[in-house]
Amino acid sequence: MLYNFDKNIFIEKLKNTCSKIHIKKFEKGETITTYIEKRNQICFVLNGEADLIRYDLNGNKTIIGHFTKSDVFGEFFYPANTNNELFVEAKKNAEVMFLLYDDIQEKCKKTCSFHEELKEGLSNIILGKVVELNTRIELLTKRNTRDKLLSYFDILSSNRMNKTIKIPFSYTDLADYLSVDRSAMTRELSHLIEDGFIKKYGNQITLLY
Amino acid sequence: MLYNFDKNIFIEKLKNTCSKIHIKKFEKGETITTYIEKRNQICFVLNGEADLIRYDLNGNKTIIGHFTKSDVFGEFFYPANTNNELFVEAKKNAEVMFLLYDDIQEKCKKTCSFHEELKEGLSNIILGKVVELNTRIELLTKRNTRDKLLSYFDILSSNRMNKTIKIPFSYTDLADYLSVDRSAMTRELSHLIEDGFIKKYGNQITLLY
DNA sequence: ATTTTTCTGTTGCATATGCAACAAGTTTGC
DNA sequence: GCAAACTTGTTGCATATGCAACAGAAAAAT
Repeated sequence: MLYNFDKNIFIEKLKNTCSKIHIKKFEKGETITTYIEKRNQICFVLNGEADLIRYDLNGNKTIIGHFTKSDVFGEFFYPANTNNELFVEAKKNAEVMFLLYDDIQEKCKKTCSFHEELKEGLSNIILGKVVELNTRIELLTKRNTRDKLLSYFDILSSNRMNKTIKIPFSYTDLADYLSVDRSAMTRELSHLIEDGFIKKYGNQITLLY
Repeated sequence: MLYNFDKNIFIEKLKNTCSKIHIKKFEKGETITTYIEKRNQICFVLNGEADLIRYDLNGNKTIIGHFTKSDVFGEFFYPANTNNELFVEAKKNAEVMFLLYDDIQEKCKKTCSFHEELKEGLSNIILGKVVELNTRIELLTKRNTRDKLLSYFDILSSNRMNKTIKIPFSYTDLADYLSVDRSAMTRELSHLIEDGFIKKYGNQITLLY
């Protein structure tokens, strides 16, 4: 059941129960995986941080995804025919668990006693992914930076049930997440403060409305 | 298995096999469902078209999703705490199949003989959703309208393996999908033609590069 | 066939945003 | 403890984009 599903517990169980997984450590800056022909691969961040990065033809870098402990990524979740180079890079020293989807769906049956549970857990993980992506889309479809910021703050605020929130990544990364220019975003933050919408102390924001 | 999974066949089977589903017809303009507290609901477009629409606080309308035959939507895929009004509206006369996730995962066991198959099919549907959403995000994260358009054309073009493509919805809707102003998008299309990147006949685009 | 609605292309204008550059502050590694 | 690397805030400038308005084309409804 989705409602009382705990991703952390699942990942821990997967790590301890399934013989098909493998785990690897990465240093900051190392490439964890590229999104080319590993169509089947699912990756779990055990600890550390990683970014899904795109370099387009002009050489512009965009952080398409930002993953921390217990986040899931992998080419498995990605359309086959993207024209850009996509890869995941460790932001800090990171430990990642790798898994092939097919191994859970099929072969693992013989080796893991918790096979059914793992299968269902994986479904829940994927569902969580859908929700996460829809959240991002909701933000990205806002037509201007102000609305993106306010919506983002709103989401954090209602998650934490608190008008004061901590931005979970750097402002540089937040700009990438919202897909706006960093300096333009900083400018808009200043305007939001001037206009009395928010207060800001470092990476802490208080909503004043 | 994901690779040879046929969504249409699955939906047909679900429709014919599962006693828990229900089907309803909608006239153009009717509200199919709202995203408020039907956390469990999954909807399949059997035929017709539907839009997932957001009205924000200023009354601005955005089409967040556009669904045609065999597409899947529903609050099940959506984060609980969005601050906007979200609802799905029939664009043309449409027929929609409704289903509760729990019914497939649990209770249906007793009634449907194809229960396992349905469960797996549902997983594949959800996976397809993830890929679809990631595609959209890839487009939305482009920093300007030109890149959004070109990337969108690229994706269609490599899907169809053809430099000439048909835009599957109206330009008005395309603008919404890419989250840009319609007139600004039309302008940019003109520039792309001037600059020799594309040719355009009605809703048909030919890539010249 | 006629009316009504929707879609499309265009343009003028204001401004939001990307881009580049720089300085100060902070973090990280040696 | 120092240097290097990264983050943040700011500003000037050019321009891409949103917005509003309008007219003709196309589609839908009567």
